[in-house]
Amino acid sequence: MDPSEYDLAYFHRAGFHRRTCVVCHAAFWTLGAHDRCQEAPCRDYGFLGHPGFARPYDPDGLREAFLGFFEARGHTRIRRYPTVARWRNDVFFTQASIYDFQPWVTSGAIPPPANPLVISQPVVRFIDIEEVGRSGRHMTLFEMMAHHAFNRPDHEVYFKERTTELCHEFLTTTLGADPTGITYKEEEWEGGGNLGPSLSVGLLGLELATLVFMEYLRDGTTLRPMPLTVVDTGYGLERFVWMSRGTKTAYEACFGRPYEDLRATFSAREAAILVDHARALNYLLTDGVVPSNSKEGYFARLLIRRAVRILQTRPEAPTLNVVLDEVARDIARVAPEVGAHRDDLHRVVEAEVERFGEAIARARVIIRRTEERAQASGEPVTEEDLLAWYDSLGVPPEIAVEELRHAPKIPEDFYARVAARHEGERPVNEYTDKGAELPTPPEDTPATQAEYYLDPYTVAFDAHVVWASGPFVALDRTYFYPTSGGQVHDLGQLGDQDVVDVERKGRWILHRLDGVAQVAPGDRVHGRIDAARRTQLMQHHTATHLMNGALRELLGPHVWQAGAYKGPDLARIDITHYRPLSREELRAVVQRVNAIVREDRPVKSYFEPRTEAERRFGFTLYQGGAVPGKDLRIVEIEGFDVEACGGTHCTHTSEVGAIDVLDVERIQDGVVRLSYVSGGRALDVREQQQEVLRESARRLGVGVDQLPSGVDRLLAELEESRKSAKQRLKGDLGAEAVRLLDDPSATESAGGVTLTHQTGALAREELMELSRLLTKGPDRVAVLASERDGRGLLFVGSTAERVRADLVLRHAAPAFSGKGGGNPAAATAVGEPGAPLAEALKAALEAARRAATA
RNA sequence: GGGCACGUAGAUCAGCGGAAGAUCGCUGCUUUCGCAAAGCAGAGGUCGGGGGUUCAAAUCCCCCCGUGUCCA
Repeated sequence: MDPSEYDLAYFHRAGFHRRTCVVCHAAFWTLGAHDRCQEAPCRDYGFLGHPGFARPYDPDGLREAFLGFFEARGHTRIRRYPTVARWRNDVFFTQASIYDFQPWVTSGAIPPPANPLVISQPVVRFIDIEEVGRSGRHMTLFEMMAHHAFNRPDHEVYFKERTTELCHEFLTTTLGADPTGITYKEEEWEGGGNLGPSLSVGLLGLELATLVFMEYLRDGTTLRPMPLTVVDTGYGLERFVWMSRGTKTAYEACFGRPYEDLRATFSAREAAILVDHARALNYLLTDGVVPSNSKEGYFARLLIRRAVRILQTRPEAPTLNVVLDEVARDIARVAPEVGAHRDDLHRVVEAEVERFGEAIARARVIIRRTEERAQASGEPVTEEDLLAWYDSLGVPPEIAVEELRHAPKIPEDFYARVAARHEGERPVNEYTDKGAELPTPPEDTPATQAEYYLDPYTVAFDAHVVWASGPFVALDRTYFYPTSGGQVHDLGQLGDQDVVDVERKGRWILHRLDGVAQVAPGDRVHGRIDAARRTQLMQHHTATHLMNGALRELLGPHVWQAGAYKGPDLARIDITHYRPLSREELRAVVQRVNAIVREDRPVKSYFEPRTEAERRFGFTLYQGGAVPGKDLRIVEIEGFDVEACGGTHCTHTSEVGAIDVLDVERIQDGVVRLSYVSGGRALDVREQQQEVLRESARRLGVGVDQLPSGVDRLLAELEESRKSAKQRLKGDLGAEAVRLLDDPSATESAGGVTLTHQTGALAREELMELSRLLTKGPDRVAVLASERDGRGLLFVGSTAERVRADLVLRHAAPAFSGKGGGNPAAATAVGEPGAPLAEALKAALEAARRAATA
């Protein structure tokens, strides 16, 4: 980055000078006489025991000082955003305050909620989870205080000069930091294709804040100025509090009572991990994360398990829920929503803690067995076993060692080696833009007006063609719904041609016809939509919102829509939930949605500015995931459910008709899928199912209500006849065995061994059974031949030690080009088609006699 | 989203190319006034499902389904 980027008039005016750090060689600006930047590791912490601010603050006080300072200087205070970034599909968590405004605000698509603004945003970062409690300052969740300004070419709010000045004023006047102690280090910042200069603010060894100026777009190797420049600052609340108190660690400075209470029982590191994880969990669970083995749920699981493992080391320790509640009390002062719905949160945590217990119990058994087996074979349990157990059973190495009598040492680089086991795995980004395969109309083509938003009932309309290419047609306006938001597209006709697909592409909606489009730009065409299909799609879509609302209402606010599909034949909703739905819960949900249907509540669809909608309804709006655009389309089922949604909906709940749930399944850990039908489709499905029932009952010769008992009877009969067939075969073979043993031409005695042979047409399994019957006692040998489908089969069974069945077979097999093998007790071979089976039998008998008399 | 482990009798599991097993539980008999216990006998299996390789598959390969777990 060009040094002139940092050459601020403010620095010169205020008397700063530019120096180079003797340690890290970075340039920095200061009022003091430092030869190095005031950040670790270039210098030690100088504030431990000697606070760097005029007075100590607690987190509430410091946050208020910051927000108040910027409010007094023209900034608007903004409430925190959720820690789960549901308005984005590229990340799980809000990892910086600027995430709140990406991508729509920073790209210039929509105006910021205020400009300039100030916020204190809880952000989640899992990179440093191992450092928590170790470094004294790392946390999985911390509050990033920030002031942001968004500058358009025609309206600059403020940029580098004012930002730096405000920061310095806040530090030196409000907090009373020594002006000469602060250094502003020059750093280049880059992220998400944007970059720009940034200043890192150091004081007494601690990096307190970063001031980022997003200014350029990276375009290959060249830089282009951004149309919108952004002031992106980040002030670490916890670090400020720490600086103001000068305690040994940031944890004791920030967590107060809960931390102190835990210190009575736990080490400093353990207490730090507990309060940190408890705070992160309170936010994550409140914001709708359900612990699971994938996606964002995994992080919640990780936090819970790490915390539980520490708590379980002390018998007198409180439960995790108690720790969560104590930490939540402090959070609730600034984020009241974290204090609400504690019961639901407790249930989620309890279920997860229980599962962890089960996983560990299961693992202990396996560990013990492995060790017993290892001892039996004389081989020790190795480090590799520890790694494998952790990876596939989830057993922390400490617990494994506890369980073992002779344990290997836990390798220093244990977790690095776990990571190494996963090297080479490439997460595949499944996200493919379906629109990429579609052609793009030229830039100057007028955009398509989507009329279905305002009027979902119109199914015939006239419009003008604005573009046509091959089978694709774009109109100036259309009532055809394109596949989006989980709702599949409409069908119908455009002019004389059938519409087979409708997709959105940029600003246009493309109708795909069943052949090359017979229209040209400027033509007026008549569109007709398959009304029955559209009605069904609307019913399924509104039914889906009803399901979502009822599930959240009855199961708890931890339920979020994790995916949905609304087709003409079936609708599905996937929800986050920590256990399978019980029959009672399902029944309650079905009753509830059908009750709302009968109440005939109005369903209102309307557009509202994004920020305004988020303020009125909260972020539960984003049930369907990230929704693009400046204005959100809100679908509101009066007094029941509100979601941001672009779909076509009924205007009253009664239009949905009956809702029947067809199937409930757990599609993955923490996600339950419900499949259902409504409207006319529900009637069809019911009719079909009743027909199936009637027909089944008719074939069984019972009434519909007697189907279950009728089926039971049938199954019992089947079982009975299967058994008797088996018995009969056994009986037949038994009789045959007795006959053979009595028949001198079939049974002979050789060297004290009873040798029986037979030639027939039995299947392999039958030969086996017959042999078994013939060799019931000791010193018996059976040589059985069978011809089936033109191929010879030879079976040798033996209970005589001297006569090895496999050796006998090996002698006999060449006689009929047989392939096979076996063990000393039993052996079998199949010959080539047409090869002389009799010869093989003869050879086998000879070999058996020889062996018996040897 | 990716990797790994696991799915065998009612339960817990062994077997890991050659004739489906153990322990507990269950049924019956013996012994006992009865119970517990012991002994004897017995019932109970599409070896998760479907393909493939092989003379032969619970066992090897592929694809599903289910469970657990680690990583992003």
